[in-house]
Amino acid sequence: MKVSKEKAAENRAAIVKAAGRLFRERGFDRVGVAEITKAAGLTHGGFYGHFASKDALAAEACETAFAESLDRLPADAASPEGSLDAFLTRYLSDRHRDRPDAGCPMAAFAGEVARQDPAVQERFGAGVERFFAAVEKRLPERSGEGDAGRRDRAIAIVSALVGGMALARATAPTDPERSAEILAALRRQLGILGDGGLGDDGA
Amino acid sequence: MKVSKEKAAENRAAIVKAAGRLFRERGFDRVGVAEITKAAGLTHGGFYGHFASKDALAAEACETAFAESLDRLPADAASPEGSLDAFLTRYLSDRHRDRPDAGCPMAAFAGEVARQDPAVQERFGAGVERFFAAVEKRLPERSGEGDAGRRDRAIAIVSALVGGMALARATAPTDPERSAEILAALRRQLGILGDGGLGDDGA
DNA sequence: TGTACATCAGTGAACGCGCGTTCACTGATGTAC
DNA sequence: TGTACATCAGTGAACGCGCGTTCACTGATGTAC
Repeated sequence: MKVSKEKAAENRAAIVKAAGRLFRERGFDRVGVAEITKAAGLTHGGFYGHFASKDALAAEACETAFAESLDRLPADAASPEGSLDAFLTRYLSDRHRDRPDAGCPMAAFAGEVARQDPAVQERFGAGVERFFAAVEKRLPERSGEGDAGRRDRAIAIVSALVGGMALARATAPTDPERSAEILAALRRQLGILGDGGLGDDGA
Repeated sequence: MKVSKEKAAENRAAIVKAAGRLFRERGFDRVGVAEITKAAGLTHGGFYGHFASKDALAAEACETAFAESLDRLPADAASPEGSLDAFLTRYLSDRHRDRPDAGCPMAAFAGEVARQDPAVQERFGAGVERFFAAVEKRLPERSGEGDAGRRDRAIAIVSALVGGMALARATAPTDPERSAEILAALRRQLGILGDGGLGDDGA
């Protein structure tokens, strides 16, 4: 049965949203088109009226997941909610570890992007760049440090977040204590780091 | 046709070795039993004489990959080849990025372990612990820092290595400059870090 | 505004394919005499 | 030491299943008059 243009656009958006959640939770390869369309309240047959392929949906879902993640950061870096500390605390929380479907696309996708369609890789790369920039912008000034040094620090912080979250999730089912220890250690180390640490002289 | 016990043991080991390479290169889900046994010079039919399931092989391949990776570090942390700097340089190299099949199992598997069989998760967790310990042992002393602080630093360094390598690999096909930048930034930041940085006062 | 009909979003069965796993069979190994 | 035979590692066809994708069909939408 046909459906109004407006409703069709809503259905399409619902598929992208469901895909973003399911792909982050279980990975691109372990979620099928039928399951995604079902989660969006549809059947799988109409899928190819909206998307050229599963890969095309994956690319769009990746982009949307990044936008969703980054739009949660208040743009005002000076406000308490927009600060680096607030961001690090939220990123390294138990809730973020336990809800990958609503979480950072880098932590969810980094390991499998290299084997995905080039369209997915492009959206992923653009999202990574936006994360680097968002962290760099929130990094406190450091005496004698140029822009290059700040960018290096931002890259190191994002890398530690992504790797730490992946390790915390990987160890959570079997060894919850180690998983919690990883997040706690990063909160302590990156707290210092955000406040001017990571090789800083503390001045 | 039957084969000597010795040859059968060699065949089994060849399957584990091929699996370790292929799983790291393409992920557990994108490599089949038939492809693994073929890479080991066998057919897939005899596979279940050696392993209870593909998952059981995955667990063993994970363990072997960790052993292989860790045995490459010379035990003597004081020797130049066994130092943290040598390890970081090798870890963050182009060669390591471009040869995941011979590289760190954490960087290769971290993203998918949470969705794998518990047996895989256990071997992975044990390997992560050994990596933490290996880095902690090689960390230079820092005045006023207790064992807990050293362990935190080790966890942060390993997290940055794993996340940075995953991001470098994810961006390499589409955006080789950004991929190279990530590795270079981490070499600079963690070099400092290894020599007493990451919040150190440089004393 | 009301009617007739072309459009097209969504349905559900079907396709070809690759996967993990099973199984009857083969023939070299290695043991019993 | 030599022979007969039971064992069992490895082979390759076959299985059931889930996947991405296609397609003939349906019936509400929205346009032309």
